[in-house]
This record gives sequence, structure tokens and C-alpha cells, in this order.
Amino acid sequence: MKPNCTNVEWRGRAKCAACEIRNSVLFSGLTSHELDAILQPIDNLHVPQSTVLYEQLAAAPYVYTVRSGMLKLRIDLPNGSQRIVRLVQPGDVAGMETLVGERYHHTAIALRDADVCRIPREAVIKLDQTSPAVHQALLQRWQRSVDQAEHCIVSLSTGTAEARMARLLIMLGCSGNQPETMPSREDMGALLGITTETASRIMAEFKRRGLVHTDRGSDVVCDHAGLAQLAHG
Amino acid sequence: MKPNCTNVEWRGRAKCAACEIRNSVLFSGLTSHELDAILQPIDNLHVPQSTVLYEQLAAAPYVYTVRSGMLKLRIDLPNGSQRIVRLVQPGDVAGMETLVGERYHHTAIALRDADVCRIPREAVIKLDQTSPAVHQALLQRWQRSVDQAEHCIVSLSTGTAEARMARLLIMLGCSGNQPETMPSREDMGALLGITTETASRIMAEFKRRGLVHTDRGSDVVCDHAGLAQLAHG
DNA sequence: CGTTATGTTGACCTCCTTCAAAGGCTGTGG
DNA sequence: CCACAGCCTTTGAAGGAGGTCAACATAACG
Repeated sequence: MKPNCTNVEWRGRAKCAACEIRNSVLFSGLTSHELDAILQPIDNLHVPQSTVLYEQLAAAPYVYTVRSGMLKLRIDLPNGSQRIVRLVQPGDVAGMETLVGERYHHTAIALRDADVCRIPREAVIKLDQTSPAVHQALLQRWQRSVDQAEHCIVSLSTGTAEARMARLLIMLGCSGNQPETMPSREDMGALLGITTETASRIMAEFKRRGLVHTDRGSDVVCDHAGLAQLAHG
Repeated sequence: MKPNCTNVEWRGRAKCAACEIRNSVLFSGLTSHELDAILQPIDNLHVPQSTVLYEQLAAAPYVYTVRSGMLKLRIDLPNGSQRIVRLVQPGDVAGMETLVGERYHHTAIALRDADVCRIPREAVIKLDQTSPAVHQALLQRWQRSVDQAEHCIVSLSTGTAEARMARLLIMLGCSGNQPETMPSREDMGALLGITTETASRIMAEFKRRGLVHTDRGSDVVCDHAGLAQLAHG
């Protein structure tokens, strides 16, 4: 989690204006001039897997946009159990609740190694008020959060555990082409509302059927067509 | 679904400024003067139970705020099944996706008799740009949508069917004091991700245990404490 | 009064959880 | 280098929760 943008010596500083996913991030509507003016308080962080970005109920000074990798947003329940309610992918924003409230509503953890931009809430609030383009982008991100949360209900909490797992693998980007790093069985369970053991059993069964194939380490390649078939049933 | 506000003869027209839930609706930040200026395109509709307000994928010209009653937002899946992903209660807004997109993402149906205000999307977009108070209220409503969708995941899709049903009854306003009209067993199933039969069995069991007591018709009173106990386990 | 939706209940069976144990991978220290 | 601990994964066996299919009851409605 080393800051970059605010380090005057960081060579990547200029890259913000030429950020490869700039078209899909929050500030895509800004000109380079406007961008420069707000760059100062933004930190570009590298976040290793399993790093906690922020914790549920903690004071919420920052909004985070994801440039690469993936975050999980987890809700911890009073009885000790926990449930992952959203996956945050490149182009998405985490922690937007800071714009209308004091505290984070989830615990955010890197599901894979990730690069994120950390933006002070005041900077976003100010931009929201001064730039119509950013304002519109904010509304879109918010709607996207709603869509993703509902997608979690519909895709990951409906049907048999097998169908849910197939949908999760597709969602994780298993297009069948390049290998993807898998979350732990425990995370899969927390995402799908099933036990770790069941998640393990289903993944093992998928391997036996040749639907997924372990590449090296935790990387896997998937039979996208086969998974899509299971996802529908 | 009779329009009121735009009917010049409607005596309730003036009531908008004195709306009993005005403090909790979208335009709570406006002065009476500002309010008058935008009142014209707003229709106040009475929506009988089971009325479809709008359909998933249909063109989305309106945003709806709920004044009384309750709406369900349903997602229809390609395979024919359907899942209720959110309940919209007084003070909440339905159809906000119109502000950043062309089409509704759900089918909205009155779960109980309801009173709603129907607001053209252009009116909301304009207000969002001209009134900081409305703008802030919009952001808050959006965040509330996210919170509610996630609450659906955590409360209504986690744990045993019995615990979920208990949480649903509490959510529906069964404070134990006054009777509430119940949704159908089918709706309960679609909300909790269980079958209609299981929903029926659980409700029947709740009645036998004295946790709920049918008043008259579909009205019931609940043992709030007893339900809260089940909701935790 | 029949007709049609909605609710209830039973029997059976599948899927998932629970509890338990064993296997595999990684890092650490001798 | 090996031994060991710790963690994650896998697998087994047993039991329970919920799904499925079917029958029947009840209520709503022409």
C-alpha cells in the first residue's frame, strides 16, 4: 500500500492523465487541465492480496477507485458470521457511502493484488459540485453499486449451489482464455451463502468434470461454455 | 392510479407543500416557493395492491417516491423464474435508474395499497442540477437503495428459512402493536429465495407457536420479541 | 353454484450442513 | 536438508433442511 501520486519523485505521477482505464474511472469527464488541479490529494496505492483497505463502521475519509485487481466488500454480522455482498472490479468505486455518511458500511479487502486510487472525500464532494461530468459519473457509479448488489442477490444467492458457483466463476472473469487467480474456498462460501466444505466439494467436482483446470498455483482456466450451461439450470 | 396533482380541481394540490412525509421525501430541502415551481408535472397517484407501476426493460420516463404503502421490485430472469430484490417503503424512491439510463431495471408492483408521487425524469434531472439540497437528497436516496439491496442479501438470503422469515416479518413492520397486511406466500418465497410451500409451512408453524396471530383477513399481529429471537439464530 | 387462485399439508428424496479426519502446501527453525 | 507446525483443501459419513410432487382445503369471484 505505498502511495505514489503524492510522492513528488514518483515517475508515474504524469501517468494519471494517461491512465489506461481513465475512460472508465470517475474522472473520465475531466480535461487534462482540470485533472491536474485535483491530482495532488490523490494517492495511487498498490494493494497486495488480503490487505484490508478499510473496516466496517470506521470513520470514512476516502473513496477508492479500482484500477486493477478486485476487492471484496464484506458485512460482519453481530452474531459473528460474515457475508460478502459485492465484488469491486476495475472501474468501480468503493466507499461511496462517505459522501452521504460518516462511516464505512463494509470491510473492504483485496481479493487479488490490486491497484487503487485513494481520493479524499472532500475532493470528490467538491468535484461533484463543480464538474457536471464528475457529478454524472458519480450517479452512474452509484447506480452501478445498486446493480451489482442486486446481481449478487439474483446470481449468487438463487438456485443450487452448483449453479451459483458456475455464475461466480463466470463473474470472476473465467472467459476460458487466460487463467485467473481464484479466491479461497472460504471466500467463495461467503459470496454464495454456502459452507466452505460445499464450495470445496463443488470445485473439486468441477475439476473432475474438466470444467475448470488448475494451471499453476491458484490460477485456473475454465470451460466457459460448460459453466454457462450449469449457470442457467 | 388516478392522477391528482395535475388535476386543477384536485383539492389536495396544496397539500404537497404540507405533505405529512415531506421531511423524508426527495424535495425536503426545497422552500415552498421552489416547490410550487416544480409541482406542476408531478402526479400523486393512488396505487391499489398488485398494480404494476412499471415493467423491467420498459422505457423509463418517471421516478416514483412512495408516500404510503409498499412496493416490491422484481427481477424477471431469462429462465422464467423471478426474484424480489428490494422493498420500497415510504420515503424511498423507485426507478432512479432513469437518471443514468434508458430503461427500468425491475418490475415495480404495489405489495400493499400505496400512494406514490410520479415525477418526470427531466424534472428530477433539472432539480438535481439547480438545487444543491435536492442533489444531496438524491445521493442519499441512491445510497439507501444500495443499503437496502445489501440488507436483502444479508437479512433475507442468509441463514435458515425460518430465521429469514422472522427477519422479513420484522422488516414488514410487525412491531407487535398494530396489524399489518401480509404479502402472499408466493411473494414471501420470492423475497427469501425459498419455495411457496416452504413459506407456507413456516408461516403455519409460526401461527401454531403463537408468534403471529391472524387478525381479520390478511392482517396479522406479531410477537416481535419472539421473532427477533428467531432472527438472530 | 361451479371455477379458479391461494393456502395448507403429507410423503419422499435431494441437497446441503455438520462434524470429523486425513491430505497437501508453505514457512520456520533446528 | 529435514521436521514440524499451521493453514487451507479435500473427502467421508450422518443428519437435517428444504425442494418436489401431489392431494386437499379454503377463499374469492363470476
